[in-house]
Amino acid sequence: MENEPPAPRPRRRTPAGAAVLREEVTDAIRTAVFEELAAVGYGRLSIERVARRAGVGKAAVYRRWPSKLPIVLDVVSALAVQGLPTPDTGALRTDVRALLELTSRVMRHPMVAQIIPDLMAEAARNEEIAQAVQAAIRDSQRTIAEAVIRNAVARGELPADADIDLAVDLASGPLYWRLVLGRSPLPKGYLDSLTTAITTALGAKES
Amino acid sequence: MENEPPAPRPRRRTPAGAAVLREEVTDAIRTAVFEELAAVGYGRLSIERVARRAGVGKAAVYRRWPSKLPIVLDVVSALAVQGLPTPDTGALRTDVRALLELTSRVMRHPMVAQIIPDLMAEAARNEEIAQAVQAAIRDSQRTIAEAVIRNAVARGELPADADIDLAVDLASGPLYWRLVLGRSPLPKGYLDSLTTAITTALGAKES
DNA sequence: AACGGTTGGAACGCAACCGTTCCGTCGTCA
DNA sequence: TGACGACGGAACGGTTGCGTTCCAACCGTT
Repeated sequence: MENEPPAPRPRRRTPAGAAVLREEVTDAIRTAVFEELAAVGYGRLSIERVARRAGVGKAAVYRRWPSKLPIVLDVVSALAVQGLPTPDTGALRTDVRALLELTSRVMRHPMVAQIIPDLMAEAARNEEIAQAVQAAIRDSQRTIAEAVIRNAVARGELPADADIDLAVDLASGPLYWRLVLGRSPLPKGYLDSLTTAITTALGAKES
Repeated sequence: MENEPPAPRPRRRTPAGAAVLREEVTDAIRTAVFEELAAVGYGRLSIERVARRAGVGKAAVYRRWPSKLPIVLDVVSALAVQGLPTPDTGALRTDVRALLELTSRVMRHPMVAQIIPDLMAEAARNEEIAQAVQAAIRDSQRTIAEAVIRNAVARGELPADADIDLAVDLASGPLYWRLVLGRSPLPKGYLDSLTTAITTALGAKES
């Protein structure tokens, strides 16, 4: 027991036999992170609780991610994958209206309504989270807005230089502000008025 | 030492001599809470750190507030007191434009930019915070918007039934969404376009 | 059948806060 | 001027989370 040379990396064979990270465990952890994020927020999120919720040993978590931040980045990035469908109803107004309806439904989703504000708050103090959130939310939004506007331009409903940036902010900002801050149901004609405001802002830009 | 009846409040005299809570200490704590809130957020805010930052014993804190939540509610409510000035330039468009400029400046303020998202996130899981934030932000906003619109109606620039709710959301939502999520400087004509969108949405409502 | 690495679970020492209690000091009202 | 009570500071026991390290059990490739 004393003459063993510390084994100069004998030969590590291939990765392994059946001893490989089980995807189901990974998914369980990701789900637990998501739920925990909604329940207590990023600030209070702890690996210990995540593991407990996932029904998993802490070691299983640390085997995959070195710390809290990478896990959250992973989960957030995963959200971006399944983007929202792009409405294509044949007319700008109905496209915008459909988009608003979809957006308001997503923002009302209990889990989303908890997580997004939390991530935005954390993004203000963490550049990596900021980029992940931006990629997951804003970029996908912009893609949708671009498509809707491109279609409208092709139909001659909008001038070619419609302001996409403003459109994106008008389509999400007011809804977010109202739903998160007020948390009251939207007034009756709210989405219609907002639709008018957006289409007018886009079309009347050059007039 | 055994026959002492637990002192039926002998007579407590008046409050006290010079042993009264010192306002400067209270202020120091409030300031520390505010800074700590910006630095680490509500979730991670600890009485211990607040006391340390304020240069104060923990006891001084607990002498004033029983726990974390009341302190924060206190500080948040205090923010509502000094409301923003109401622009009154003599025309709707310039009023709105001034309001947007003011709003964007406030939202850019480093401390505010950190705290508001954080409070909104916490409001999603805490009804008391939600009400405090709503009172501090939304109500004061609405007051300003009402004044601006009332003036415009009096000048005949707007119909009497202009949609105040929508106006409030349009004036804050897009700016917030862009500044917090994008954190890039506003594009050149952004405030102008937004001004147009808002005034149009208000005036064109019934047309 | 054997190997190797993952599995859930328990425990480690360490650190941060919790809310409370006890100091000796200090300032001010009565 | 005396007494009351807040002051900063230190310490209390208890809880929680950290990141690591063991363990026996399991399982799929070879």
